[in-house]
Amino acid sequence: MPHRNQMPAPQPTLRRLPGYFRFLQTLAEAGETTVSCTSIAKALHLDPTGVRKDLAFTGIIGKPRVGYSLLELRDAISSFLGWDDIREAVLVGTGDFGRALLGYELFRERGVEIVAAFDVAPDLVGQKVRGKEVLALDALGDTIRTRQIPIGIITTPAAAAQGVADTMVEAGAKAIWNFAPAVLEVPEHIILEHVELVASLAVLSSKLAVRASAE
Amino acid sequence: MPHRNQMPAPQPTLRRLPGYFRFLQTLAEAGETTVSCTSIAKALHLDPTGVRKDLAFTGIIGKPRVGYSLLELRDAISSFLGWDDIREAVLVGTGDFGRALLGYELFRERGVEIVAAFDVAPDLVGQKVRGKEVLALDALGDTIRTRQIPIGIITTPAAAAQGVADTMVEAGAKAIWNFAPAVLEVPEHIILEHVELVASLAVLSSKLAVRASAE
DNA sequence: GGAATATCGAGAAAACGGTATCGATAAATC
DNA sequence: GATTTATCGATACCGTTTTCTCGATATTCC
Ligand SMILES: NC(=O)c1ccc[n+]([C@@H]2O[C@H](COP(=O)([O-])OP(=O)(O)OC[C@H]3O[C@@H](n4cnc5c(N)ncnc54)[C@H](O)[C@@H]3O)[C@@H](O)[C@H]2O)c1
Ligand SMILES: NC(=O)c1ccc[n+]([C@@H]2O[C@H](COP(=O)([O-])OP(=O)(O)OC[C@H]3O[C@@H](n4cnc5c(N)ncnc54)[C@H](O)[C@@H]3O)[C@@H](O)[C@H]2O)c1
Repeated sequence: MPHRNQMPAPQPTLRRLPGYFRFLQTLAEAGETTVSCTSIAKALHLDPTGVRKDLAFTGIIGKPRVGYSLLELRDAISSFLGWDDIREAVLVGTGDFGRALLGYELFRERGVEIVAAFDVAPDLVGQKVRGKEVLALDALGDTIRTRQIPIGIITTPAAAAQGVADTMVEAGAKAIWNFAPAVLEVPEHIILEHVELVASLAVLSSKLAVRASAE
Repeated sequence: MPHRNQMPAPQPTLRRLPGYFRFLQTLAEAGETTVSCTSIAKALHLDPTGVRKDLAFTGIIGKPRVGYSLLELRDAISSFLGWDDIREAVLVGTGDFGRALLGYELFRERGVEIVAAFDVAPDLVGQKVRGKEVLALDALGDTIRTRQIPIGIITTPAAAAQGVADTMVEAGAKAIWNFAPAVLEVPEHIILEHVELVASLAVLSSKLAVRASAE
């Protein structure tokens, strides 16, 4: 194996890795110690050689006839994805959706901990939601700055998203995870990940529409 | 333009179309009547010729030097994605996440209406959540069957997801929108769309990890 | 009315990701 | 110890998606 890292994994690979991790986790809990590409591929409905390519990015090498060391592989994925050390995040927009994210424990296990929530609604500010304190929007910049928080999560209405993003960037956040249906303008060096649920729904509906018209 | 339709649009195109739609909507509200690929591309940070190719799938043709008719294009996207007639959906798992989806009005505007929610928790059953009645899980199959509901949304814990999916399929649902972190086994002909938030987070964290190690 | 220009549409080329093939090797079997 | 077999790793292939290039055309401006 030559000098790894440096070459970043393609995005489709990154998106599959959590699935591998979850599967390996269940195998580990079942007491297994090794695992083959073939078995992973079968369980996840993927191509074995594709799985092998993905796993190669983590730097782990397997043994013919045996497969990979289960724990070694799992931990390699975890560290490759940056799940080993926990990064702090703030969430802005403590509505229904933001609340769901606040209460989702899995994020912490995946290296991201939401440490504070923000909102403009006076009746929310000062409350605790899912164990996290809701602060006034005014305090957003200072909180990010003084605690050096790298991740900002946006779950405000779309109209407010750009302003929130600007504050986050200005305060030094390095990555933004945006759930609002808005195109955000951020500087080149900011990592921006936009989750567009409606896009996923569009794939589903259009398949359904094709199917319906075929009948 | 030859016989359109028949050839399904590639998935990346489908995922971009909602973004175009949203942008066109804002232009329409601003009183514009035509729009060019160039302007769309600039606003959404995409390649103009790529945008042109995407739009071609809707069957709309533009005029040189002018662009496309804004409303015509917007409506073509809407109908192409199957947003014109509303399809009914049921949601299973009325927890924090399910509740957020239940209250999200945008889905209805995008052709999907959640008509009922289901849960196993006795204190939830019988309640109204976000204006929708929560029914007992036992009633799931019958509801789908008698009302011919095409879409099932799964927001239960991962462990319960497969069982819920089985019930949905058995009752005649045509598409499943799954938010639980589980690999679902469904028959070939079922449309399955899996939203894995952790995969999106993985892209973000790994970029952050790369960035951190580069410093 | 003619020249200039922005924009579309179509087809070619390139890049990317996914799939298949093949040799190598470690374990298992005989 | 030789043979068989499962599995890895590398390479080559293929399809899809993106990017590039070109010609056509409607509008604008002179
Ligand atoms: N609910 C869903 O299922 C869902 C799904 C996908 C995307 N989204 C998107 O997520 C966002 C939130 O959705 P929701 O359903 O939770 O809406 P919501 O109305 O329940 O919550 C929005 C919250 O943001 C707060 N807010 C408004 N302006 C703000 C500002 N400038 N700064 C800080 N906070 C502000 C509001 O007080 C409110 O608490 C929306 O953009 C929505 O489109 C929601
Ligand atoms: N909360 C989030 O931000 C988030 C994000 C991504 C994915 N998810 C996934 O969405 C799912 C729900 O998350 P949540 O945070 O709402 O959890 P939750 O615990 O708040 O809600 C789960 C709900 O499902 C119900 N339930 C349990 N078993 C059921 C069954 N067999 N049939 C019907 N209902 C059943 C429970 O009573 C509960 O109301 C989980 O799989 C979670 O991993 C959640």
